[in-house]
Amino acid sequence: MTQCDRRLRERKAEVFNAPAHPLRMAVAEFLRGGERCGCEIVTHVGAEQSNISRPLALIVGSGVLANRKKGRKVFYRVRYSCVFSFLHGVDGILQNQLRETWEILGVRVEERARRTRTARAGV
Amino acid sequence: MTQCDRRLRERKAEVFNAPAHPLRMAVAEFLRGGERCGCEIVTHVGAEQSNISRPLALIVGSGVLANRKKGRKVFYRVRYSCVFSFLHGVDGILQNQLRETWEILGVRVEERARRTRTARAGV
DNA sequence: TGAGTATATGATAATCTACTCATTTAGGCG
DNA sequence: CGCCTAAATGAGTAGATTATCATATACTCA
Repeated sequence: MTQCDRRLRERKAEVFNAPAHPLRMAVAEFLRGGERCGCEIVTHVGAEQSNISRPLALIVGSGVLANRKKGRKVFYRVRYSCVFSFLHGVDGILQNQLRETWEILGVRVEERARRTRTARAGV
Repeated sequence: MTQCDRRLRERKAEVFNAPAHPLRMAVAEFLRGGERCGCEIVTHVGAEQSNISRPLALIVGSGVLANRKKGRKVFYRVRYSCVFSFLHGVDGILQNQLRETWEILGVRVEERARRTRTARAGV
């Protein structure tokens, strides 16, 4: 175990840590749609501005996010696209687990989806 | 944003969080080799027993690890294989970054690798 | 230049987890 | 049963990050 190996492991842990909080996960999901500025992120995830700015500064430091200043705005984007593949994989696993839970409970998935839609529509 | 969406996001953040610490990352890397018991993990990563047991209990709770008791021992394994693919991707990115840094510094990578090997051999 | 917006940062409290040390629980074996 | 090893857990401390509120900085545009 060299010093270099240790440092590499810390860096890897930082990459995993970047979206390892519901708020930061929401940001990661939002940035799947491409580059976004801070104020768009704040509006979209519905958090306080300083609760976006501070965490994002740390993540930029870890290299997972890049930022680019343009005028008053700072645009953020995900530099490691493999984050999205992992996110996609995890999404699949968790949604399958949810589906199984529903099936055990005897809820038909298609039926649930329909009821969710009607509920959203305020019917 | 339904309650269900929120819960799903928390679960996803938990998955990312599982290896998001140098110690837990070391465990994840070790478990790439397959199922291992607690005492093997403790010996391999060189941590105190309670600093393995407690975090691992949390990660089992998040579903990323499964454990199986056999006699006195508890065997752990990674349930989400996509963790390893992501880990592999991140490894590649970070090692490329290191390589580029070395090249900027004028260090030939093959040469460095050779010197590292001889240093490890105690020459 | 002055108003308004976007972002960063300071101060503080709250929360979470790692870390340490000690103890408990549980299984294997003589 | 008594000893040993594996694992979990309790208590206390320390460190890191979030949450909140307030303020400072920086840029745009009228």
